[in-house]
Amino acid sequence: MGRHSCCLKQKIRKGLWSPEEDEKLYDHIIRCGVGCWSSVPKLAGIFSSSLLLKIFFHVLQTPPYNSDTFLLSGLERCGKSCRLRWINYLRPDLKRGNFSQQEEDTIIRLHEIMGNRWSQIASQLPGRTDNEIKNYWNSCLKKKLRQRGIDPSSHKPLSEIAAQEEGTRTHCSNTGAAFEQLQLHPVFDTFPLIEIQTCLDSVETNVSIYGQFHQTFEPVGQDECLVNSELCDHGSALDNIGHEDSSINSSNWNCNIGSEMKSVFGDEDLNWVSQSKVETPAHMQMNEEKTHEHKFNHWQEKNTYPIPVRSLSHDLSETCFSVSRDALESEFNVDFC
DNA sequence: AATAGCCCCAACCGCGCTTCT
DNA sequence: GAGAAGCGCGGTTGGGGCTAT
Repeated sequence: MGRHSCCLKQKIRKGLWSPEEDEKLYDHIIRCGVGCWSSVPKLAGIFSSSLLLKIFFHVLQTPPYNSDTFLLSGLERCGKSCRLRWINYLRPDLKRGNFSQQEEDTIIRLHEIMGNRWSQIASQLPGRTDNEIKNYWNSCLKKKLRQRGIDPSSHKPLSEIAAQEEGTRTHCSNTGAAFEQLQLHPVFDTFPLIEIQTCLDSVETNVSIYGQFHQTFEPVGQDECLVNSELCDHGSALDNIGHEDSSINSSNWNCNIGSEMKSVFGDEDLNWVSQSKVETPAHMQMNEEKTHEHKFNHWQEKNTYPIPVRSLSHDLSETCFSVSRDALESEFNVDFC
C-alpha cells in the first residue's frame, strides 16, 4: 500500500515535534485512549486543555472568548506520526536512561533467538521501545559484540565465521560456475533456524515446543544451538507457539509463551508485557498523576519546556464530555470514530 | 575559537498484513 | 472477492550534539 493516504494531504508537518504538539497529543491519548490513529490529528487539538476550558465556558453560556478563539486547529500531523510519537516518546511507561547490563544481555540473547524482530525483543524489555532497542543495537551492541570477537549477525565467534568464509570461498571456486549459471548468491540468513518437532496434539504442541525451545536456547555453549540436520523456520515455530488464537500473528507470540519466558527473564519483566498491551482510558487515568510527574521531570531534565503537572482539563473533563457528540462534531467539523 | 568528522537517536519511509466497505 | 483504509514493523535518514584537530 505504501504511503498513508493521510500523508498525502497538505498541511502535514514533518520533523521534530514541538512542545505544543506533544501536549495536544498527550492530552488526547490520556483522555481518549489509544485507537484510531487516523483521527488523532483532528481530535488531538480539539481536546487540548485550553480548549476544554473554552468549551466549559461555552456550555455555561458565559463565553469569555469570542467565536474566533473558540476554534482551535488539530495537530497537523498524520496519524502514523502521532502513533510513533506516542509509542517512542510520550507513553507513560517508558523507561529513560542507559540500558542496564541485564537489559543488554537480554537484548543480545533475544537477538540471537529472534534476529531483527525488534518489536518482539522490545516486548520482553519493560519500558523500552523497538526503536530504542534497534538504535542501541546498531550503535552500541554490534560494536561490543565485535570487540568480544562475536559476529553480531550470527552470534558466532568471528574466527568461526572467518573459517566458514574461507571454506565458502574454496567451495565457491569449485561451484562458482554453477552459482553463476543459476544466478544464485549465497545469502546469510540473520534469523536462526532451529529444529522443533511438530506434535499433532494441540496441547502437547505447546509443551513440546516449550521444552525444545528451552533445550535449544538454554544458555549452553553458543555453538550447540544451530547444529541440527532437519531445520524448520524458527519464526514459524514461534508462531505455532501462539496457535491458541489462530488470528494471532508473529508479533504476538510472546503472549502465549509468557509463563515460560517468565522463568527465563523473571516475573517483573513479564508482568509488564501483559500490562503494557492494555491501554484504555481507564488505565491511562489511573496513571495520570504519575505520568504528568514523569513527563514533567523528563522535560525538566531535558531543559526543554514545562507542562503543568496537573492541567485544568482534568477537572473539567466530565463537564466537557456532557456536550453532545453531534454538537461537537458539527462545531469542530470532525467525525468521531 | 572554528570546523570537520563521527555518533546517536528521533522521525520518516515503504512494505506487508489485517480489517473494513 | 476486490479494493481501500488503517496499523505495525523494520530499514533508513538526517539533524543535532559531541569530540578531535
